[in-house]
Amino acid sequence: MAKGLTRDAMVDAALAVLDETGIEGLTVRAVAERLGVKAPALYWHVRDKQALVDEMGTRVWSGIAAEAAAVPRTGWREVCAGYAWAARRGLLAHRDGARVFSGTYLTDAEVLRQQEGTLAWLGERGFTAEAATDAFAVLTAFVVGHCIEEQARLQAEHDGYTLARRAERVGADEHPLVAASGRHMFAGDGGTRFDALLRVVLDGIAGLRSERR
Amino acid sequence: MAKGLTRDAMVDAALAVLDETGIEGLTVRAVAERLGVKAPALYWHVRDKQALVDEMGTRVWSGIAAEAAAVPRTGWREVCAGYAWAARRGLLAHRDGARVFSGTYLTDAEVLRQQEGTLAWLGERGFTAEAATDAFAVLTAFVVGHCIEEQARLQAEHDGYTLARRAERVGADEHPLVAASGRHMFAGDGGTRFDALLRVVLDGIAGLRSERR
DNA sequence: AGTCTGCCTTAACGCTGTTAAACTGTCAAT
DNA sequence: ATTGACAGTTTAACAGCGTTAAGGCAGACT
Repeated sequence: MAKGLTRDAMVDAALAVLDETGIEGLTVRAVAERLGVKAPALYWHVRDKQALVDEMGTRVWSGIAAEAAAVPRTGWREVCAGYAWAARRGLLAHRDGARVFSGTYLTDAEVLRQQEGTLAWLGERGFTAEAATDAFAVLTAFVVGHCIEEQARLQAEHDGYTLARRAERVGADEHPLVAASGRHMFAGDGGTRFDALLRVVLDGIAGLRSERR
Repeated sequence: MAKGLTRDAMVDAALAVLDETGIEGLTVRAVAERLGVKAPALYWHVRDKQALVDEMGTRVWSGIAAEAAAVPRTGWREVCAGYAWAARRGLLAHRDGARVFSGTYLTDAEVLRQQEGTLAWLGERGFTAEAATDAFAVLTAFVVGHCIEEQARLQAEHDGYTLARRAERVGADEHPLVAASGRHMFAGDGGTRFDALLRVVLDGIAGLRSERR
């Protein structure tokens, strides 16, 4: 019936379904319906559902890499921060994005190749290839972990788990520091909190650079 | 028939099933069978599967918190490192643990209360409650993100995605830095790599402390 | 004209989480 | 001792899931 089905169109549809219904609603049948097609049709173009999810992850990380590569190279700190922000944007751009796209198998080696230029550039600012690798590994782990918690918190708040209920369950009077900690965690919007924590990570990466001389 | 079914026993069984079969094999029926019971029996003790998973997550994070609280308080760096290592151990202790237990809703406020002592102790070493909160938030995000990737890599290697195949897909000749980066990422065992990256994060946290005077 | 190949549909399988209803055992009150 | 209530489990069933097998239909090539 509706022909011309391509992998790219499937990824588009799958991301749209993910955004509308979340990870639990991301079913092969839902993606197929959005494409005007029956579920088994997808299996002509893709080995199984996981392969489609991998493709989605590759799309997201590819976008992140492109955005990171376009960051103006004013200094190592800005480059690293640009990557971190791009990663956060990419992961938060889709519902349950951090959960779904963390640790996915990248199906396109181009995403990796794109790093070559950045690694070379960092090499001229005192980062060995190993140091730069460590820097990006720390940044990636931090952003992934942070975004997972950020999206989990959004979901939890949507389900009625608020700061107030957390405080009352802890018992703010007998545990003032935990209470203060909770208040601090939930203060401001996600962006400012991410900014504060990212600053800590970047400070650590600074040492990674100077160690090398 | 087999009575005396408790929430705790269910969590034990569920963790055992998780370890044996991975997240995809963690079904209500499998947990029930391991308890010598039929699937719907579980629904007498637990609202739904997600509640059981939350309970599992609480068990894991509770163990992490206990281990962290037992770390000898020789210095802020050792305390923070102790927490990070405990978190890594706890998450890696179960198959797909990082994925399953990241961003879980903690059903036991005791886990949070346990932080009070640590926060107070850090307060005496130059960390405000806010700074200490940021420190642990960064550590948690980093460890979670790192463990997710670590377990994903284990799974991928089990499925035949090795370093050699990565290198050949990238094209080591035209992209020497990416190739070196890949070699570095896969060098040594997981522990030494975690140690190196954790050091970076701790360096960053050091700045969090001195800023306060 | 006929066959072949690419792409899709229909039908079906076994499995999933979950609910309703029926059953069994235990303990308290009559 | 009998009845009743209740906790805890079973059986039966439902809708929905990923996936496969078989068949159909269109257009290209011989």
